[in-house]
Amino acid sequence: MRLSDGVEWAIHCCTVLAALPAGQALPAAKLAEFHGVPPAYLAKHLQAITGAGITESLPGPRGGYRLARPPAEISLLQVVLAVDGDDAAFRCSEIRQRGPVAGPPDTYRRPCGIARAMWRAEDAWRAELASTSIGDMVDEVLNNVPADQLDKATAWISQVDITRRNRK
Amino acid sequence: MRLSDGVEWAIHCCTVLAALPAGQALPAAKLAEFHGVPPAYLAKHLQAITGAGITESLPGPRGGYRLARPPAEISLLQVVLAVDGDDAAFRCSEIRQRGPVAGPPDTYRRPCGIARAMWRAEDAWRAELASTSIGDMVDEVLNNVPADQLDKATAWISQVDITRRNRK
DNA sequence: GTCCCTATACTCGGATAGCAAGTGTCCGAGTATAGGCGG
DNA sequence: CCGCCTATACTCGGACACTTGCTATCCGAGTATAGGGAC
Repeated sequence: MRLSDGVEWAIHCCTVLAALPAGQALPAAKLAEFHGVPPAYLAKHLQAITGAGITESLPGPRGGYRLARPPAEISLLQVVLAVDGDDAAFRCSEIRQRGPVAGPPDTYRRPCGIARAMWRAEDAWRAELASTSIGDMVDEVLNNVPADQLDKATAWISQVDITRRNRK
Repeated sequence: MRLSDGVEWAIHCCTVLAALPAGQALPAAKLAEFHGVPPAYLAKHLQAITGAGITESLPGPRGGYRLARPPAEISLLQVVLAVDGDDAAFRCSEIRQRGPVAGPPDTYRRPCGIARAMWRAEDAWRAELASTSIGDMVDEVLNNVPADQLDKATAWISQVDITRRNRK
């Protein structure tokens, strides 16, 4: 079982976007450079979270991505599902119906106990991710990252020409 | 994120093995036929859980696989990790250290909050799987599967020559 | 009749191809901007 | 001097190759068995 690398990138990007002044956008290329990841591939994932309504995109010069909602209202689960897909990790292929001792289809109305147990575990995973927001991630950064590091990052982002990047 | 199909097969096989008389073994080919899955591929996964000490194998005629421990002492988590590998689904690639604003390596002694949040969710997933055992799966089958279905399955397994299949 | 030996058949185990999904990249469509031109 | 228009450059968006890991398979090593033969 493996989670796409894009999940990590997307969450980091959302955290950075959440730390920007309200309404300000940042291009995908800058986000990629900031994190040291391939720009074209990161763009793919930014499109995914934009399609899910987590971020919104502004085309044209001075455009970019910005959060579509307050950071506290974006859960990690929403980002993960947007990037990685909302399919369950465990997929019941109903092998109980495939053997020589299989009964009539009507016998298998309810999912088998194994699938229910696996899905229950996934529900616990989702619940934990749903209870954590991008806002929590921002708070964690502000509390644990040294001040000089924060200043350094802020300065780098400011070097991007933002004169009018926070348009309607 | 996707879990290997072998996980489902392995748990079903363990459940069947748990329902056998104590000490009795069943060949991989019969387990595959019972579940309607490719024999050679199922064998691969049975090797995995055998290597993890969940099942044990008996070579030669009248051999096969059987549980190495009581069903109640085998958690679903152990089976899942044996088949799918014990790597975490979320892998932190430390992109916070890769940008132009990265600080000295000593700054990043502790894992970042994003990785911690993701791993916390995985811990919840593992805890749920660890609290469910193969014995629970057997109980669920005995309680929810119609009696005639159980008889049918038992009869099919008995058709396998078991005269001396439960050896030392 | 009992014991031993040998040939057999059955089992697991690891090494080997095939394929799908994730990974990585590129170029085209669309838009706000900035400068120049006319009034 | 002010307003409009056009060309520009920058942005996102979807379509196109490549690689890793899961899927699927096969053949060889090892063993308990079953039968036959000798004592």
